[in-house]
Amino acid sequence: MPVVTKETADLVVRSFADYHIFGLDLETTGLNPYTGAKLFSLIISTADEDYYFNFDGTPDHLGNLAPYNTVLPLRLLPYIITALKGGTVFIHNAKFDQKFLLVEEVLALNSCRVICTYALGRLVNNLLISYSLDALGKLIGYEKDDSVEKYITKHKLYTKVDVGKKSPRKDKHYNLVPFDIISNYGMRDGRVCYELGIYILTRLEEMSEEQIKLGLLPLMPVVEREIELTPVLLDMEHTGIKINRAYTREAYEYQKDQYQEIEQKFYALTGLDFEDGRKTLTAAFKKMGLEHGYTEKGNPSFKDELLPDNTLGNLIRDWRHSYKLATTYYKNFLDIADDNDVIHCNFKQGGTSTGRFSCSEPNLQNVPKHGEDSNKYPVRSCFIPREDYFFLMVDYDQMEYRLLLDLAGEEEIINKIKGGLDVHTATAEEMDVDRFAAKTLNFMLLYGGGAQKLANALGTNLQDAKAKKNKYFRTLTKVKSIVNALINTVDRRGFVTNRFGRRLQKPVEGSYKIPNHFIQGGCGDIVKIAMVEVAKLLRPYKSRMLLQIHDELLIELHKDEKHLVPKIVKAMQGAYKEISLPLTAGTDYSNTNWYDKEPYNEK
DNA sequence: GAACAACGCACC
DNA sequence: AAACGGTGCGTTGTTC
Repeated sequence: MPVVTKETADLVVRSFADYHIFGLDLETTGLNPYTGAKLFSLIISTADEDYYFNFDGTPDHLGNLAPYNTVLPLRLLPYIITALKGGTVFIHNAKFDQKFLLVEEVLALNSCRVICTYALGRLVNNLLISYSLDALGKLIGYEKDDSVEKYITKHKLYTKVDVGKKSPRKDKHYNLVPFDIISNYGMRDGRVCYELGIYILTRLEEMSEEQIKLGLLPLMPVVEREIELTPVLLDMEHTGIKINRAYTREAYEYQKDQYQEIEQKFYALTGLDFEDGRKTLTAAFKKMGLEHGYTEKGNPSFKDELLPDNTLGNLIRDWRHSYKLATTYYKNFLDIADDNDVIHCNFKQGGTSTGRFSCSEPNLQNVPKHGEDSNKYPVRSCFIPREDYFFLMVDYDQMEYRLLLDLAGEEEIINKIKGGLDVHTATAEEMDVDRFAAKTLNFMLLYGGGAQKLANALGTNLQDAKAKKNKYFRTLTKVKSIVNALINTVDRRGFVTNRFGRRLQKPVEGSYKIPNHFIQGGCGDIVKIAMVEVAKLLRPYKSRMLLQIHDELLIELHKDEKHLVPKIVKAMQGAYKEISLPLTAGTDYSNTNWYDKEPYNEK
């Protein structure tokens, strides 16, 4: 396992011309390249060897330096990466490594076929517990190597950073780990990446063949699309979304004042220091002589719907509201934004079992909308378009229901929708109930809910709920049969494939979940197709996608490129052409922020 | 002191 | 027989 030296570097790099497949890994000083973390080594694995390129000439925590002749100048980086040109490069969580290269202005991976083993691992089996390199490596016989993590913990090679939360953030310093340990660890990860990539691709091709033999759609187009999506997501994240720092800070201070004031009131009322936990709240209710609810397990429960509508209950409610906004949103945004006030989130390409993305650091897919709950500082107002740009938000109309109706072939309802009715109203008309009941029933169906939950949601008794459910399936007979067919298939075969060839495994102890997975995943695939198309469309322009929120795209559109709007909408609406009812999308825009939006057509 | 479960709440 | 789906992240509280 060779560490590359000044003497061998040139020879090693030139030998890459003999290979077409590589594993790649980086070691970095921290996790966020936009707030100062740097790469300090590069590992390239070929079929025959693992090479460790070290760029770190600084001492480890013991004061020791890497051997002098192993310290390469960082300017070699483009030269090394360029040598991979045209090759296939397996990287676990590829966007992470690519961002570190991008901030060093190394673009050479663009001319490679980068394959993210995290994204593709999810396609091999969508229901694994973990898709970490350790977990996936185990599938091909590599035991977990936690030597570096252990070393960091043992020698406390981390800094605790106070970010205003109750628990400080721990920044680990991988560059302080002794050279022998980090280099061997790195080269092993490069090897695992390489072998894992080969394994995953082989397995996916087998699975695809298997699906074809069963008369199902092939898997490989899904695989190919995920590969195409990696650079699309990378662009989105690297561009990032700008925040209004002054506004966000003001909002944070305001909400902090709010919840601190509530803490004072709580103390005055109960004589207790406020904590949002069972102990304190139970004591507070006891002191006030008030009743509270219980969880299913019989523990005291203080969740919103069980909190009484009295002074104490409302104090807790208001505290939580302010505290949530202050910490999860405003404070987190301030902390995570870079020096240009830009937030670079992480769209996790293998983040869900159904095929959606998830989003983290921060999660920009759960930013409050503030419908009924008024807020002096709407959270979405934190996000602003850059100079000469405006926000364009395009979201699909009732996407999941439409896909379900299409899948089932419920012609009567489909015709009503084609005639201009909204999905829930059409359902309501068809089965002769009010719109609210129809909408609730549609929801229940999509989530596999039972009669009891339906009764709760409708505010009726169990019997009535059962009757409504029966009526629903008596009317929407085709929906009923497709739901049953999916459950039967997954029970018999252990998996189903959706309309795009994506494979969904049988949920453990819960085949009833499969219709939901099927529809949710189908929508995920449609949006992914749309994103690839929109990315292609925007490539020659300044306008760019910033966020995906499941059925919605947030695009930063340049003011000179308004002619692109209809093309974007068309690309989205046409992402699933075989659908038997229109897949429409609504368009809003904003010149100011993500909250204050207006319909685009009325402009 | 760290790791884990449970809870609670923001989104689609 | 019934089962409300998919996330991320902050907290408290328990356990080792």
